[in-house]
Amino acid sequence: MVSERGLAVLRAIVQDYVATREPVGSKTIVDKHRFGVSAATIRNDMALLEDEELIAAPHTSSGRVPTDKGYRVFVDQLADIRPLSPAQRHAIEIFLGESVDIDDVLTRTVRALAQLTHQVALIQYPSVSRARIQHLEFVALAPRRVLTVLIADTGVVEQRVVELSVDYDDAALRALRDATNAALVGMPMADASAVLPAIVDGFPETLRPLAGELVESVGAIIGSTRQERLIMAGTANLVRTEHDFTGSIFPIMEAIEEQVELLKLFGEMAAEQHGVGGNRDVSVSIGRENEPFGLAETSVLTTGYGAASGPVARLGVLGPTRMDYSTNMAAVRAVARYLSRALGDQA
Amino acid sequence: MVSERGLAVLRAIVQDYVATREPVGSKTIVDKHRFGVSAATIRNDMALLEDEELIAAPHTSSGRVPTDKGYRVFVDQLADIRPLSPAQRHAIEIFLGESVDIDDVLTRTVRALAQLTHQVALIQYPSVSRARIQHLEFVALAPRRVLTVLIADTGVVEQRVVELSVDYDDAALRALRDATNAALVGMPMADASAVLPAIVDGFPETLRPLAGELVESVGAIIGSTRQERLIMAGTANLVRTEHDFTGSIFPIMEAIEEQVELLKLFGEMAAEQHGVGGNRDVSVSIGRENEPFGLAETSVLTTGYGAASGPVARLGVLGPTRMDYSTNMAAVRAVARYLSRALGDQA
DNA sequence: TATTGGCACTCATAGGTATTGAGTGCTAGT
DNA sequence: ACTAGCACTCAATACCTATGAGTGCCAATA
Repeated sequence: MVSERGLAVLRAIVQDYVATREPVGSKTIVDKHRFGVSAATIRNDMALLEDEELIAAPHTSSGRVPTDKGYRVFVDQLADIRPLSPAQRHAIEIFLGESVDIDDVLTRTVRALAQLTHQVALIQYPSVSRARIQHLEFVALAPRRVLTVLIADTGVVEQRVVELSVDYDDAALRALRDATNAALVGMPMADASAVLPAIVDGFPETLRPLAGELVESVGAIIGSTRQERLIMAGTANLVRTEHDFTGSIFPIMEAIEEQVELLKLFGEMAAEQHGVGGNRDVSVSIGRENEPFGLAETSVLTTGYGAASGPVARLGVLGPTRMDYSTNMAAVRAVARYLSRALGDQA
Repeated sequence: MVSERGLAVLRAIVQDYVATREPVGSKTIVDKHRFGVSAATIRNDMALLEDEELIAAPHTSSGRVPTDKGYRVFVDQLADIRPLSPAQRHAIEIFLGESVDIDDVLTRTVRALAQLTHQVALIQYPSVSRARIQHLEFVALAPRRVLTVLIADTGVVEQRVVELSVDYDDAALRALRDATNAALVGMPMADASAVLPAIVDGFPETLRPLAGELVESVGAIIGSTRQERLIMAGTANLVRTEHDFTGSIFPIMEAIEEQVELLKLFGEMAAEQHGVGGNRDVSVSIGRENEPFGLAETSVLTTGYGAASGPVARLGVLGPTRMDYSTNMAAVRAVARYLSRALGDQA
């Protein structure tokens, strides 16, 4: 079993290795951290840690490096999440203060997170399906062509041009708009789909075809995959940390750009909420745990964000397994709070 | 002066170097390309090319590599733009065929271009200010809160939430909508700003405050910088070609992500239209020419796209100076045509 | 005059060997 | 339970020596 001091040694190894990228030796530890014991004692502890597969030696005779399992223990038990400095908080506020549009808010937020962590920052687009409908509009564009606009209470606006097979007039359009709004406003998107057919049935025979096509476009918007998208910033940072990967980072960058695997991972992290160890509102997925997503050797930290009514989606950062978890977890958490507040103001 | 054959040698050097990333020697040239002369003769030609600074030798005794100037001559005089293969054209059509939304069109297009060229693909967002107004809508959201929606004939939809200092009713909103539409529809955005005050003046005293605020929001949308944005794909490809850069690609990736310098470059390339050498509708900016933008050692190929009424914006690719100009120019040109057509269909 | 064969010269690259030193595991002693 | 001491390992470094692709130049040739 690993002793109390053993864990302290693990913490020291993780911190030093993250800071220097050099395998950490027993001498380094006694020099930098004030353990009251000799290097030989530390070596004994390290031998135990190695038995537990929490650390490993790159070659027979070099210092130790944390394993994925070691990082896991560090994150779950040893990392202290120190809050951001006042300067950093101030920087975020200025950064986000000027934004007006929701896309603007998201773009600025993701950039702030990237700059704060020096990693790739990711924000899942606010899920339309989990939000509520605030307003619905049909805009006449041309004969047989209408623009359907759907506004969610998160401030997200979705639109789609509909080509109709039947004619319409403004009165009909207005009537349809009023009826659908009456039926849908305030309703969670997820529940809305079920109500749609009833709306069509409520119209006189003559309007049925038009109503059918327009309402269908609403359903299409709700069911659309737009919400399954990530906004990202700081991909350049992955290049900066290239040496932390054994192979090329090309496949990783490809996977990130492709988004689809990353979104699956986001989904899983949202689902498991990752135990309840302490104040762990930030989920962490480490190294090989991400292999199924083509993201081996990376770690992903995420947390939920949204209005008071509950989380709408997730945001986080991605970087090499060898990263500063303490700082990054703090940044992710703080930025999520700022974004949630900004969205609350908005909606 | 460089002889006819000398230019042919330059072409051979560029092609070989691009293909192999190895400095090209005289022997290689006589082996691969059927010049009817000996290696010694080629060496004489190469000495001349070196005097003209079209090629250079990395070290005293290795093959030659094209200089930026050499690439410039190659692009302006020697590159043959071979059309895409039928398979490639087919791939594009399938790729773009399914898209419905304009954002969807752009996203798919930029991905197609990245995949075709194996470079970073860039599309400048269709400039709102150069397009015409197709429709304008004020959507009532809540007391003192209205959503202004502006639809351009390029299919671009811009929206903004307006907080009002005065109350309104639906009738007033409708009247305003009709009046502004009557005044603005069909007008180029750039000209619209001038007309806005007159619209407000056309309203009775009581509606002036409301009209003023709403019309102002229209002006804000038109003047917004949203159009100054790039959609991009294939940044992973830069990593793949990392060895083509002397230093780290980190600053380059940063510059690309930042977008602002890149947009300046796009602007310049649009302005100069780059001479009239032959069928040069694709502009090329090579290596050190891009240094002021923080993009030394890269080349950028762009061309305009848009409806029949003229170019709306530009698209192109960015990659290391050592790239396959012939193929990439062909791809850029072809994709621009497909996109222009898709936008025409859309609008 | 343009081209070619021949040749000495250069210099990056690859391979081989010796040296160094950080760090370990182990054992015996406190 | 801890520590000092010591033999051992092995990556990293330096240094040396081919090797060979490729050049520039010159004299010979068409």
